[in-house]
Amino acid sequence: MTISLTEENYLKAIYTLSHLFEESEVSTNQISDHLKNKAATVTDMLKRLAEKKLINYIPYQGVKLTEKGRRTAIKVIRKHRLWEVFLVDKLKFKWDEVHEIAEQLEHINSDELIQRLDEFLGKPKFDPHGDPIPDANGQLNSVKALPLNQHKAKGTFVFVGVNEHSKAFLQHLTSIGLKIGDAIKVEEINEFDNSFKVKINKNNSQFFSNKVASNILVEIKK
Amino acid sequence: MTISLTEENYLKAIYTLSHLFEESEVSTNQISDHLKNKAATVTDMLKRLAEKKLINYIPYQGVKLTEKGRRTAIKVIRKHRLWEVFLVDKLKFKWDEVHEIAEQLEHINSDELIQRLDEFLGKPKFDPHGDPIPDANGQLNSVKALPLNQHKAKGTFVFVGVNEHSKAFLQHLTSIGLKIGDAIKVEEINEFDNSFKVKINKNNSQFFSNKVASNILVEIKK
DNA sequence: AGAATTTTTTAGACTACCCTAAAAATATCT
DNA sequence: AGATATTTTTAGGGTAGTCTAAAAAATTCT
Repeated sequence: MTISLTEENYLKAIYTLSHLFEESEVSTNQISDHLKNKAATVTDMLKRLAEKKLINYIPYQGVKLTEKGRRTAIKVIRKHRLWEVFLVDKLKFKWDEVHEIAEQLEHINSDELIQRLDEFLGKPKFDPHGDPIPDANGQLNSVKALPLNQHKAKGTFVFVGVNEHSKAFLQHLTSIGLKIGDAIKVEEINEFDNSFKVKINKNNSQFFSNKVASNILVEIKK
Repeated sequence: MTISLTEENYLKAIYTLSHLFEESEVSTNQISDHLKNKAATVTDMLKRLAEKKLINYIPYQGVKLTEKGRRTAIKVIRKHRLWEVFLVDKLKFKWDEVHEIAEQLEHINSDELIQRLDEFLGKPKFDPHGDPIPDANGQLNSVKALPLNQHKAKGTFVFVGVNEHSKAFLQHLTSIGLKIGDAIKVEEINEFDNSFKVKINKNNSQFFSNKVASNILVEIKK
């Protein structure tokens, strides 16, 4: 049984949405918004995916990936993230330029290729945005870090990833001089708007809005 | 105007066939055989390609690429051959393992990607089978070498490429120990069956059938 | 040249994936 | 609980790309 490019995109969307909202059931409208297809189109596809045992679908009740569907989705995500590493590390693309190309490359079908690419890249654990790369067995061994605004305390952190992948946001981070691996020292948290006064790598202090802080993933600096 | 993956494959087929037979007009049946589609399907597609000004099509008279069609075909071929270099040089695939994967990768759409890949690979002029790689302007600066059987004289040659890309043929060459760059010394040409008695890199003598000799591209060793 | 064969096109049909409009089911509000 | 609003599905239709069968055009054979 072959899984088409379009089907792969639906499975990936369902996987992403179910993790985004920490709910196992994903609704037709959520998928429709995410993929920018009409709800009727999504219903059509859900029936086909259910037919192929890639999802469990109960009309009007939303969908859930089966184990087979989950494995397929994870594999696509693994490929996407490995290709992103290739584009940034080897071809020297900027981290805000790689998404669209990786969206195409993620559908290339060859297990041998992915295995060799993984080795060529040095079996990376994270992609250029700090997202963990599933291993060949579909296991996510590394856990995603917490956003800065959930650490409700001063202290020094390391910037390890982002929650938001839009070009606009990534370019904003670049323009304020923030790169993966930088130290972020939280000097103050403003009560009224939850903005953060921070220092990046001992430079001058600046402010992060709560929106920015919620999309920056950090670990506590050791 | 976007050109679909399927359309790209038709354009590539037309380009390849017109060069294969040194004829500018390619017939419906030739395309149908090459792509393993039915002739009726091909006719359908030819109408669509003509509509898009990618080919000149006169019913019952065969087709010819327009300049636009030629540029598109060459670009796909450039991508295919660059990806083959990547697979062999960087990911250490064998030359008989890369065709199917490159058939997928050739449709990835990003000029920036191809330019950077070209640089990353050191702007190669030939792919792993000795086929010349068109430059970014669609020019083929290197000319394809001649097959061994067209040099009707003894002497020493360098093996620079193949005419036939099937796994079976490539594996045959590997099994007899022939690699790109090897020296081939022609000791005898048998009149009755046009087979060749040769030495590869000063090893023991062996025979090439005319079929093998016609698919091995060589240059005269200086 | 006329008949037979081959090649190509037309006609009609199918699947995958998308759409709009309307109907049905579910959720929300008073 | 009943009305209203929202979500989801059904019904019907469109395009790209494939097919088979039959018709038309071109080529080959005698």
